Amino acid sequence: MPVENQIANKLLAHYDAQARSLPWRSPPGAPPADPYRVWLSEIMLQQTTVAAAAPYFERFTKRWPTVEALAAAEDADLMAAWAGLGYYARARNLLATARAVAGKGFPDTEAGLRELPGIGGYTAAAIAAIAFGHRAVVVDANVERVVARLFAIADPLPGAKPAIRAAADSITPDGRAGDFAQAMMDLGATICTVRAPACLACPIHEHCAGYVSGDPTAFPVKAAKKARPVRHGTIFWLERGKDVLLVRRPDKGLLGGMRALPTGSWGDSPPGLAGAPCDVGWHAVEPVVTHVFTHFELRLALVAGTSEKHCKMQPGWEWWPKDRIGQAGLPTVFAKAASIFGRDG
DNA sequence: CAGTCGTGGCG
DNA sequence: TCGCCAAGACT
Repeated sequence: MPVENQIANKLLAHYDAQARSLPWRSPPGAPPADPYRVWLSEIMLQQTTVAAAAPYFERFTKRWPTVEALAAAEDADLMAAWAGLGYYARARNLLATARAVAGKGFPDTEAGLRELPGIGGYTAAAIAAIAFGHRAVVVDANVERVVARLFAIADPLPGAKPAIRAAADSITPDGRAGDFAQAMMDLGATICTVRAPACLACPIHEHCAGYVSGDPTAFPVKAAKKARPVRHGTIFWLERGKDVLLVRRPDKGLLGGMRALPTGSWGDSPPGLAGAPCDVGWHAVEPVVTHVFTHFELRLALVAGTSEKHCKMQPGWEWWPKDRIGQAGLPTVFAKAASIFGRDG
């Protein structure tokens, strides 16, 4: 038997015995899971850990059991339900795709899936394999790591992606497409981990060039990362009786489309009261909030004030009950700030 | 292609 | 403590 088939068979046998039980997953060898649930889980899992996505998946599928139900959701409700999970463009694309396929089902080919908003190369392959049983080369960060080690691919990412994909293709079997994809990802998540791989527990370590090399963590090689700049801003907490002013952020850009506390623009130095929603007497609230995004660190001064009659409301602004701020669906950075304002009084 | 886009957990 | 990273997509 060719070594590629041996590798696939060992991975599948290991998966049969060790597969993680996950809310969106059908057991090894069982019929595929509902495409809606597979799709929803794959979107939630983009750059997101299983532990973080799982409670959101449970809430979403309970509230919206079908893609038709999701398609009928209000935009604001969907965005609020996504709050805290991050990468909010996923939520907007989720709704767009739900409305595109409602009533006619998901396409069952990679090419068809790839045309839907929020579904790229990885997700299209994953859905085709897991929900429809089609052979597809499913390459996520787990598979990249497993394959780079298995074949000791020394070229750095992202340039090595084509070679890694070709290597993944070479060990992808024709049958059990969904199980194989998930077996590879389980292996990467539980055994072939980033820092301390458990090679002796790995069903294919005897085929692994990275293991033979003595230092499997040397793979995959990655390009050096850029330094993360610091930006500064101000968050305004404007009260009016029992309410606080919330705004809706523009659809595009950071935290796009999300309900938020008002801020001015962010820059290289603290902007003070520039960009305040209203000209009232502001007072500082400690401490400064620091929040780390993917490509910059944000330091936000907090100021509070009380609305006066000449404060003019603008489109997208709303007064929200302070004691229900937890239900506003604020992204984490604003939830963090709101909790400080709340305990400050 | 390289930058943009969240968040939380882990060693 | 803090840098690294996760079932990537889009421009």
